Amino acid sequence: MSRSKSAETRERILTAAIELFQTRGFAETTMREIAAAAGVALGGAYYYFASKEAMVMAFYERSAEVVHERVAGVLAGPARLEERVRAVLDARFEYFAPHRRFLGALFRHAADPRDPLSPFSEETRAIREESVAEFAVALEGTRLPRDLAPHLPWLLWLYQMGLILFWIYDRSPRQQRTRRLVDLSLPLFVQLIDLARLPLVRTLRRKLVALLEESWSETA
Amino acid sequence: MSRSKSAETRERILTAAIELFQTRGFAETTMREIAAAAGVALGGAYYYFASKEAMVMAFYERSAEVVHERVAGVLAGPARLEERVRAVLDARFEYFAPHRRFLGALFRHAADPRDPLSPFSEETRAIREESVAEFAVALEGTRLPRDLAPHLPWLLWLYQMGLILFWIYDRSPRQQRTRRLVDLSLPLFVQLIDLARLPLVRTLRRKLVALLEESWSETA
DNA sequence: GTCTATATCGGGATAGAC
DNA sequence: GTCTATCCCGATATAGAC
Repeated sequence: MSRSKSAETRERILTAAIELFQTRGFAETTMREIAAAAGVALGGAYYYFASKEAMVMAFYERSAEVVHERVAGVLAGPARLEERVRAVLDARFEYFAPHRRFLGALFRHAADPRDPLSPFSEETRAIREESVAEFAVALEGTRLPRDLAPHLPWLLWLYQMGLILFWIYDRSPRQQRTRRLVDLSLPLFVQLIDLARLPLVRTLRRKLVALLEESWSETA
Repeated sequence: MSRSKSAETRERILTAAIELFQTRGFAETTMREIAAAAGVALGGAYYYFASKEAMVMAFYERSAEVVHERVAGVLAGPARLEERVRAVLDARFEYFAPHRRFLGALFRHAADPRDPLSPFSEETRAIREESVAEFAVALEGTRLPRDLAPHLPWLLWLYQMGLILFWIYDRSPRQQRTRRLVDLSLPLFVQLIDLARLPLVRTLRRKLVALLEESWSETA
């Protein structure tokens, strides 16, 4: 329980940084401010974090850990697919909620293929794959078309990314619009998965699978 | 035809900037380099462009104009929906092609709701609406479900944004993967529009329309 | 190993002289 | 409209206290 003094300092700096990013914005917060708020010299901040952006990465990594633990707990008991996926989404959004503005800073890098902070980058691969794996667990116990099945965890992850992007934009009180979007889109998504099993749409499904497999090899 | 000296200077600076962004990258190019390449002092560059990013915006605006003219020409004659949409996409990608690396800089801001450079922002509204209108024209002459029809231009625009994002990431030779993605996804998209008219999927379609209408009011 | 203090540099942005 | 001088900040480096 008693962490080393070093870990405590690092923690103090990271907490101060996230706090400042949240209240003043990422670009507006200076390293000097962060250091001052954490009670260390400028060099101290750089001793623990190679750059301002490294702090974003550190937050991203930690959140992945915390959320993953919660998700694992929730998915232990059986439930319908919709509820299982919702549990994953809820856990993530609940943890993200106080840091919504700050997360905008993270998504600023989403589009740069070479940026380590991009959710699609090599550096964030471990986090991404863990998240995809969560959806694979959520899908357990559901009857799925054989050809589509291997792609669904990744599709759900992409769906989650879309929701997070929408949520970052969502300026409605307490992001109610995002909540509503999940309420409407998730049942639709689940219904589509169910519909995809019908022989009627077999050709269409085949095409979708072909598309997914072509556009694959880890996007980046 | 004869532009003012001021407009020429501005043009010279913008051309130099795009050239440098393309060859050396956005972050790596300094304002001092741009100014030097354009033959003006640092302050001169800032006289015409409020920031380095404003240059990206200027490029974005100009490309919208040029592409829009081309699109208007192509859509004058009738053709099947798939070909009409493809014409719009081709025109855009053709103009973007030499600036692929540089456009990454634009998409870096896609996720920040308050960033003027975001494709969803108030500042880019005019460009966005013009682009949505192009797809509305492309849809003319196609039988569509009444309830879904008003949303399709915007959905196609969103589809286009997704493709552009994929294309920016696409490191395959000459972005062949994106080409392949369009080849596979566009017929699928058109087929889904066609399928949406069946009475069988009426309830599902209604739900989708409800979702679109809820998540509306211009996202931002 | 964990920091403080300080100096230095490069680059975005601005003010004001001309 | 254009240039020069200047400011601020992120980042790096270094010397040294403990």
